[in-house]
Amino acid sequence: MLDIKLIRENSEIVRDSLRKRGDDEKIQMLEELVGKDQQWRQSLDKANALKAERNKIAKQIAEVKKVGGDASEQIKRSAEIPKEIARLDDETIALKTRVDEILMRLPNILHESVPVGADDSANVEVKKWGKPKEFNFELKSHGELAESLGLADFDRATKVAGAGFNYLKGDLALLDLALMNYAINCMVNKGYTLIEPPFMMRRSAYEGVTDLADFENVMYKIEDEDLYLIATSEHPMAAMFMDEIIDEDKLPLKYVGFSTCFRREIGAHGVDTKGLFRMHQFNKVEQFIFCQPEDSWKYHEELQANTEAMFQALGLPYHVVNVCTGDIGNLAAKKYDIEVWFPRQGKYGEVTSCSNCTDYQARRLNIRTGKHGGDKKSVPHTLNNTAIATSRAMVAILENYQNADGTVTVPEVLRQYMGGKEKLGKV
RNA sequence: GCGAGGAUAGCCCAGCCUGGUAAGGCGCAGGAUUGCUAAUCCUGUGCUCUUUGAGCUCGGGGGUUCGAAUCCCCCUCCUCGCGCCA
Repeated sequence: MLDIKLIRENSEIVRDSLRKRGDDEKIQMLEELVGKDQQWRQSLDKANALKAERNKIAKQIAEVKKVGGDASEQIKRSAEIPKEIARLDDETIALKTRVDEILMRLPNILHESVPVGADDSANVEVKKWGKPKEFNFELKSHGELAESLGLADFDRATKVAGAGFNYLKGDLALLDLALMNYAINCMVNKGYTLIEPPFMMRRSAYEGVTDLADFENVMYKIEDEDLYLIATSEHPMAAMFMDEIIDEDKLPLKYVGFSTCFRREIGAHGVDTKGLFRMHQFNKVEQFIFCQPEDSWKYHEELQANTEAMFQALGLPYHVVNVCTGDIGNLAAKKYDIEVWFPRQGKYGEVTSCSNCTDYQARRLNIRTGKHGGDKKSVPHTLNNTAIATSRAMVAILENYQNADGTVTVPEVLRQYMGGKEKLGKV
């Protein structure tokens, strides 16, 4: 959520940012917001003047009655006011409701370095690491590899739960846990606090952490309960301090969360994405930071560096893209994606996403920072980045580490988490 | 699922029976006095607006009333106990 004061005083900043996104609908909403906000303040003023009069008379009545006098004259005058107040209040509330509604839907202001473009084809490569390995045999897709080694059973998962789920078996299930443990250890060693969060959240908390459109497209709702399955542990970590004031001496708060993630929307399945690439359910280790506003760009780079170090250690070639205006979403002011090399497809594909949400998410959640009991408060910045999402990391490992004989080598850094195993074994 | 008790400002807590417009403490900020990293005293303290002023704020919503933290109705959440349970 944007600061209403910023919109009142510098609406052109917001307008420019929306123009870069090419979002005409939101620009119209902004214009409506500016008008309604002004009307709201006028309406509020009128209502307040009337309430002031009512309060004054009520006070007189109290004083007259205290000394046993006759207040019937004042009571008669006062009795006429409430109806008019009610009418003005209705008007004021209606205006305010619309103002808030629009405020919740306007996206964050983009950082100046975000490239302008309509979709992901306009994302700009800012870094490249590692050389794709040359293979002298015909590559298998990760799905073929997993099934031929007996390490996944997509068909039975479909029978039991439908498309988008799977049974991981044997060494692949072990690899999933190894990736989780590896990512967690890396982050804990860097001083991040490990969090196992709730996997479900109330709607009121969820509205703070994400775009409302996600509820229809992405979220699973628990029937007859006010609960949604989380789409990422970013969400419960962000909501942790909802409606609180974080002691400024405690910032930055650096967290690493792990959870299973649940998403309804998984998109189309092609030959190469059959299997683990898009799932209704997957495991992910996620980094999250609350910090002082002036530090957030520094930590944005830190979060990105943390994740790159892990992919380097895993020996997976990747490049980093600066995500463009048309692909960045509502919350982030700037976003880097790591796209790892998928040899079978011969292209890079998204595996992580590093966002600086500036004060946008924290304001939605009503999180402030300052001294407890103090009167100077500001809105902290929030940032998040994937550490490792195991499903896509496993796709990358299966494809990049496959051998001519159909086996798959285990990346060295993961072996200590798999009992020293060097190859994924057949089940 | 049943029963009981709760929700008041950054935190703790009083007021509710008996309606008259949120007391006190902690913390925080400023000041006085003092001068061992201490103590004492004074003033201030949340939100909004078009800020010399006014309005709002006692979990949320509605009702009664000239006037509601207080009375009435509905709802939400929390805690404890019982039941169930990995």
